[in-house]
Amino acid sequence: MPERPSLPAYLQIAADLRQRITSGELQPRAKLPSESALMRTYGVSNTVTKRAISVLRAEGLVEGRSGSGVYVREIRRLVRESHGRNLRRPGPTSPFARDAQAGGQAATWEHDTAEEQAAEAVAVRLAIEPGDPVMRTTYRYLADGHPVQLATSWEPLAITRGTPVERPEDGAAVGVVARMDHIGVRIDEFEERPSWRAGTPEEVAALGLSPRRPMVVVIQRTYYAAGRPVETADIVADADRYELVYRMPVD
Amino acid sequence: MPERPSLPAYLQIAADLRQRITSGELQPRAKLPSESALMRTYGVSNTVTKRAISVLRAEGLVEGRSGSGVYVREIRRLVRESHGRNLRRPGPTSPFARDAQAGGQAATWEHDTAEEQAAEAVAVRLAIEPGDPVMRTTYRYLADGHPVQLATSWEPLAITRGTPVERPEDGAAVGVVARMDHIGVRIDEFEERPSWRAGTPEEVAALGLSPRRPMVVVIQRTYYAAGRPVETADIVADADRYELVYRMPVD
DNA sequence: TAGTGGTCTAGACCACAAT
DNA sequence: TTGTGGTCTAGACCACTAC
Repeated sequence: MPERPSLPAYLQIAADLRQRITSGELQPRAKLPSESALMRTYGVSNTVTKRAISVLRAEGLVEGRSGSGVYVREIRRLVRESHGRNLRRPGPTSPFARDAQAGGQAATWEHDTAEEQAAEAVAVRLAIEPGDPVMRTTYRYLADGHPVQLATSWEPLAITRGTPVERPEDGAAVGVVARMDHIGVRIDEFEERPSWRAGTPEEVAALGLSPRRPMVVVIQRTYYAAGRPVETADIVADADRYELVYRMPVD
Repeated sequence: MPERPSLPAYLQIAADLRQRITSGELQPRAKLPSESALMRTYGVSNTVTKRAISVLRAEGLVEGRSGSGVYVREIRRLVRESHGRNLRRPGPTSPFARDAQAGGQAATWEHDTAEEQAAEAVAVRLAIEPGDPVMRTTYRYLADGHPVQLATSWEPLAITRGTPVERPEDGAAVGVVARMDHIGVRIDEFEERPSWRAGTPEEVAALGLSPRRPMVVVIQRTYYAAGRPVETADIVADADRYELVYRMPVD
């Protein structure tokens, strides 16, 4: 290892390998040099090469197979498309069902609904007061029987109390837009805030994430009717399996 | 450390600490237990506690301050809003200038334009053939003189060749939508694909990222006119500094 | 000066893959 | 059986912080 007081050796080695991967020199499924080869190349101890590899592993660029080697990972495949079309009428109206159908998979889900008082963060998103009554529904979405997405949604009971759509999954209409249409609340806009973080142990278990790299994408979605929030949800999915696509009109 | 053959000790410790952070028990700016405390608590060697901390550091949950301790990190602040409104007329028309203005910062940028032949990936996004001529422009955006965003855009010269807007930054109109309007190409839709990855050394240098955690958000944006792609761009920004917001109409 | 985190060495043991 | 990655020990040195 040449003297590089600026950056520690393990990060330097990680950067070298990262560059060779992103430049295409090391294609997906290609095998990285073995630890002992890296030790010789860079003149460092085994621990340093192991740590360099672990950096790339944490970034999701490579995966190690014990006894075989370290390999460049494949890219993700499922696509989650967000736009405002086709939400009102024909076919599957929930965004999840739409995506699953597009991917040729059978979409099913489990749910659990209960009334509760709005927490601070939820109240801000719904523009209500903390403690105001909301209907919370948690979802577990399955594609071909395999869990791929979790969601928690909150709706102000000030809007739905006493209506046929008070409990999201009991009424005739499916999907937030159609349900709100049913009680005369016309949703005209929605917002999504995607972000990335490490998954909780519960999410790891529920989504079958690798405990080695439990990264999830979290989407905070809010539906609006005439500027007033009528539903907000946290949608959680395996970050390695999902690509996000947003498609919007201009003007 | 109790016997847990299921998960290695360092990941178990990392999961414990992660849970205490996400649950709110350890608030932002709170100090984590010291390494020696963790060694006693879990009955492991120093190396294991160090590795557990390094996992949380890679996830961006904590930051170490040498000689002081490890602290829960603050959350991000800048917001990047995407929607199709206000792109056509008044005020700053580039999304970046709009965001900077919203944040009360002075927006400036540098650019460099050159003709080139479309690479495979760019050709797919622009629905042209590889090798077809495109105009490539690279941007470096500064907020209050500090670099915060990089971008590379490609436009098919089949559309702009010989027009006053052939070179993006030379004409009178600013912004893709206004420029295309100027030559009678009416952009009616755009698409964004956000994803996250480790930054390259060039990006680390250009954006002033921490070499310890060089995560960037990459947005592949494409503008369409009547279904035909007319511009595509890769926008790169510090993942820790940016929140993404998408706002879309329904129907 | 004592404590802290960040990096590194030089080993060890295990499970697993390829042969 | 040999090589590989994954985990872990028991130290060491340095730069830095807090006192």
